[in-house]
Amino acid sequence: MQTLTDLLSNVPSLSDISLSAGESVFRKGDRAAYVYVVKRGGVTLQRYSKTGKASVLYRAGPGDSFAESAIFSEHHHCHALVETPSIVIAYAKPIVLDYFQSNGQASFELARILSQQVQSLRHTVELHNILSAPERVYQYLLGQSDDRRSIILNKTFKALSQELGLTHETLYRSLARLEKDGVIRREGKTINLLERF
Amino acid sequence: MQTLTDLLSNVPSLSDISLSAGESVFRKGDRAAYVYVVKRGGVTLQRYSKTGKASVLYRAGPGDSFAESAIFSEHHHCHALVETPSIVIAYAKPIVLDYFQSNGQASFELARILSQQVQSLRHTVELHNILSAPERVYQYLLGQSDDRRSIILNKTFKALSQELGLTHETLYRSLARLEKDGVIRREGKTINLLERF
DNA sequence: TTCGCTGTATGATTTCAATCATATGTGCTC
DNA sequence: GAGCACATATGATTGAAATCATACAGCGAA
Repeated sequence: MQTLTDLLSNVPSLSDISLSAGESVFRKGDRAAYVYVVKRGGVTLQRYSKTGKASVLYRAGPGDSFAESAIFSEHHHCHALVETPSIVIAYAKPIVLDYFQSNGQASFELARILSQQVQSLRHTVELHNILSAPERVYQYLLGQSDDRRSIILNKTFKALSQELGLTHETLYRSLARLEKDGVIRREGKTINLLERF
Repeated sequence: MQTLTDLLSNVPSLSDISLSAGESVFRKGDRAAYVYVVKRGGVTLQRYSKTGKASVLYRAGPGDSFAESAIFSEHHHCHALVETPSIVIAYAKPIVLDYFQSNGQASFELARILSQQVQSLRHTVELHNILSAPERVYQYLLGQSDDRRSIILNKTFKALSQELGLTHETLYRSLARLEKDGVIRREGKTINLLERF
């Protein structure tokens, strides 16, 4: 699958920017000046509600791009926070803009990437509409599982709970519940889906 | 703002397909053969959970396109249901594909449209992460309001409740609550936001 | 006109996730 | 290896949204 990194491989960039955990790449409202790709580590896009609760919109890991919307938008609409010590690559907006406007095939691939993000976000909305926490967790696992009905989590349960829009306590309880009911089996960060009913 | 209709104005289409309420334009899993634009009426994209509850992913009104992802995907990932008697335009996938692949500027504009959808979906996720129903409704209204802090709803409250991921009962109660607390004032489908503290 | 459907609205009850508290495990640094 | 930060984990309590019930208004169709 084509990624933004592939697309931008010939575009000059600010390479290998090192960031430590807790730093912000940009803040909501900042002028959108760069498009980013994560080389190592992890960056989350999030917003904060009035009450100070974080809402995770996207979690970018190695190879993932983020803030593609900077291409079309004057300002950032959310915060980009560094989760773990990370290295990112930044592509200056005017150069990227010029590249896509003069390269139709690249624009088409950009549209493909954005279309996948739309799909993924719709899946997120769908998950969030499941009220029952165990059912929401189960549907998430089902969506992530490979053909062997197995998932190897590459993130902490706390991080997962944020993605699912649950408190970490509720996620732990849900996992315990699913295991007790014989729906899943856990071995550390590996989760197997068992037959259901 | 450029819309898909503008982009596809020179592309041959199946025009003015009449649909009545309750019909489906396509079902989840169907082969993705067309991209659509709503001319009149309304079409919702939704999925159903195990328990039969509908999750509304997108609501397309007059002028809105839907199933743009058909361009990049073999099958549809959700159901498209006709809400009210509607007229839609369908553009055959191979023609659309060919058009975008041979027209860089159009691809760039397609990417822009998809980027806006990503923004909009992120806003939806953010809203759904607000636990308090009155607060969620208020934030929605705030996002929809014009510079006069006024909103004219062009949909039923029941439809809105689905978009917000609330039951209609809770939406009615939330609106009543916000009005009682002097945060909003309603006159039919017009809602005014009053000063807040 | 009446019937039936849907949207709007509110009351009573239940359910379940959030919250608060507490404890253990794990990996890191000094 | 002591100390610390954080993830994992579970118990008790609470609050708010879902659910179930009921009522009425509006509107199109028979």
